[in-house]
Amino acid sequence: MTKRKVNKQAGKGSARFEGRARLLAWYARERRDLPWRRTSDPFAIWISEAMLQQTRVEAVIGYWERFLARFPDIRTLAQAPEQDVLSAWSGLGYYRRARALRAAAQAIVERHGGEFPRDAELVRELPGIGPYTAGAVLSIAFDLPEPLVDGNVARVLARWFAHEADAVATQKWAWERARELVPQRAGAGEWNQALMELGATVCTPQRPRCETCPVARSCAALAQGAVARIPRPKVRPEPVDVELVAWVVERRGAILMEQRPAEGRMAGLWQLPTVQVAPVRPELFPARLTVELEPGPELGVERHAITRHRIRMVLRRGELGRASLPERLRWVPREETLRLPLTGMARKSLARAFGLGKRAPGG
DNA sequence: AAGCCGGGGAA
DNA sequence: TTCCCAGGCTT
Repeated sequence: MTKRKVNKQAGKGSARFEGRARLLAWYARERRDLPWRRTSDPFAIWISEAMLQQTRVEAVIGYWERFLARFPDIRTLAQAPEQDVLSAWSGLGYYRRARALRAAAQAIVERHGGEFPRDAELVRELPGIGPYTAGAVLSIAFDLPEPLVDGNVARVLARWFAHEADAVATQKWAWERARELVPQRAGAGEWNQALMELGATVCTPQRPRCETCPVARSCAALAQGAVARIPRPKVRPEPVDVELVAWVVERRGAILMEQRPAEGRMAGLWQLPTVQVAPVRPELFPARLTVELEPGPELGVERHAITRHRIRMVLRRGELGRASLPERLRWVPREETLRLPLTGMARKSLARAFGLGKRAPGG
């Protein structure tokens, strides 16, 4: 009777508890063998989390391995020239992450003696580390009882509890839920990763695999037939069509390269000298170069996408007169171009025009 | 609260 | 093609 009562009490939240145990068991069984799951080094885990911001696992793996080979610890990263760090990041996108990573490494050396702090408040004060990344490193590397919410967790929890709301409200709601659910004694890291893993491999945005889901029997959205409409899709900004010309200018085995300004998008990265020809008001690139080029034949057309911009880029050969070069333009020997921090567009263009480095840098 | 930042893999 | 990703920062 007492026993029965206790069970009944537990039964109130039993769907939650039962689901939790099943999820953890499923994760222990099915989790992917990702390289950053083979280490407990907070630095290595931090790097993985920074790279995984808005970036898929498959895109990150190679970058993570090369980055750690090049910058094995916090002090090495803190002392590295910014261009070296950007170069290791070249092609991953969101380059502010790379600059913030280096700045945060320097802050950790200065404020925390080079040791990654174990205090949530101190971690949150580091550049590039927001609520998600702080929770991830603290829970995964140190098993501290910190919650986290990313796109996966928000979706999984919203479906699990059938919380119908727009993306912003869902995210906020999910943080409260995650805070309640995260194990307080031990296993926070496993729990957080289990939630994310479920979202990444089973409880996917489209066509979730509910028939193989370990928490299907306690999923409120599934019971209500509401899985497909939770969470509500985000309204996306209108795409903008942009036309560019990228100049291919050669001289004695060297290629004319342009460095982007230190501020703004893709700051400090290198590209083929590029101008925007449409729309008339330049949104991505300046409308003219700082030197005059004699136009030559067209070499090809490429498509790119940068945030909401859909780009059509014409590669055109050009000739440079005897003009003196401004600071931003530099002759770079062919083989050395790949060591620069190139934009993804530049990487593809060099591959097309010269057959250089079809794959990611340093690989 | 809303806008912005890169690139790519999967459907 | 479209979608959206182990988000964070700025305004």
